[in-house]
Amino acid sequence: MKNKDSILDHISDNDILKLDNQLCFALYVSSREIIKKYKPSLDPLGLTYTGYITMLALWEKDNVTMKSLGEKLHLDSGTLTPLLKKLETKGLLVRERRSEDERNVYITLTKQGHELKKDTAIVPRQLISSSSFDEESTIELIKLLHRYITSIDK
Amino acid sequence: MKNKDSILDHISDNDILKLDNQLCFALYVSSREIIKKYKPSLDPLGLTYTGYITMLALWEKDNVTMKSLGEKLHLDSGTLTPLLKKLETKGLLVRERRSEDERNVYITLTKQGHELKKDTAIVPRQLISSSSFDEESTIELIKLLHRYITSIDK
DNA sequence: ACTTATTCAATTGTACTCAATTAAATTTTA
DNA sequence: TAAAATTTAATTGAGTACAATTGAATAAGT
Repeated sequence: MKNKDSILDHISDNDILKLDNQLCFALYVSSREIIKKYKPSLDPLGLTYTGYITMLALWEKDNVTMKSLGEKLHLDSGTLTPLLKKLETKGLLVRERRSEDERNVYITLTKQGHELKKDTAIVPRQLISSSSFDEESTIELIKLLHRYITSIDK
Repeated sequence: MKNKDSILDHISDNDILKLDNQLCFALYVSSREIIKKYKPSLDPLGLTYTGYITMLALWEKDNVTMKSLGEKLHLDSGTLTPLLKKLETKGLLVRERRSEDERNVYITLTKQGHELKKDTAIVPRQLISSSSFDEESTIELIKLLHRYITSIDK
C-alpha cells in the first residue's frame, strides 16, 4: 500500500516559510482580530474577553471545579486563579473548597452572575450582524476548527 | 427582494451563548494550542512564537519600516518595539532611523538573521508531519481564515 | 513662514498566557 | 499504616497584546 503524495515532498524551504502558508499565523491573526471586535460590546458589561468566555462556560454549567473549567477553556491555574478572583470580587461567582476533597476549588455563579446572562445575549448577535462574513462560511469554519482542535488535543 | 432568513432570527439566547457555537472561542483555542505546539521546535532556535512569525515576515521582505511590518503582522508598536529590540540584541536584525524621514524605524536583517532561515525550515515541516489533521483540510482551513481576515479587516 | 494636523515609534499600564515551581491534600503502593 | 506518588491550586517570572498617551518629525492648510 502506497503513501499518498504529501505537499511536504515537493515544497521549497522558501515556500514553506511563507507567512500566508502558515495555519498558525492565520489562526493567530484571526483570533486576535475577533477578540478586538468584542471589546466595544464587552466593555459596557464590565467583562474582558477571557472573563466573557469564562462566563459562557459557567452559564452552561456551574458548580464545577477549577480543573474542569480549565479543561473546557483550555486554560491553566496561572490564568484562571487571578481571573476567577476578579470575577468573584465583582460578585459574579463564588470560589470555595469543600471538605470532601480540599484540593478542589468549586466555582458557583451568584444570582448576579446568572442575571448577567440576559444582558450578554446581545453580544454575539451584535458581532454576527456587524460581520460581513456569511453565516454558511462561519458555520463551516467553526466545524473545521472543532475538528482541528480535536486532532491537536491528542 | 426578500432578505435571506438568518439563523439569528430563530436561535434562542441560550443557544447563541453556547461556547461551541462561538467562532471566537474556536479561534481562540486553536490559536493558543497551535502556538504551544511550536515551542519545542522554536526553543532550540532561541525564538519565541512572536519572534518566529516576525522573522518569517522579514525573510519575505526586510528593509521595511516598523509600521509596514506591524501591518503585515497585525501588531502595534507596543508589542513590536520591545520584541524588535530583543531580536536586535540577539544580532538577528538592525533597527535604524534614516534622515529622509526620521519618524520611521527601518528593520534590516543581519547576515546572522538571514542565516537562521535555513535552520528554521524544519519547523513547519515538523509541525505538519506531527499533525494528524489532513493536508486537504488544512489548506481549506487556511483559505477560509484568509477570507475571514479579509472580511474582518474592513 | 506659521500654525495646525497628522504620522510614527516609544512608553505606560492593564490584562492575560503559560512554563515551572511550590505546597497542601489525597491516593497508591510497599 | 507509613512512605511515595499523584493531584490540585496558587505563585512566580518571562513574554506578549493592546489601548492610551507622549513627543518628535513631517505634511497640510492659511
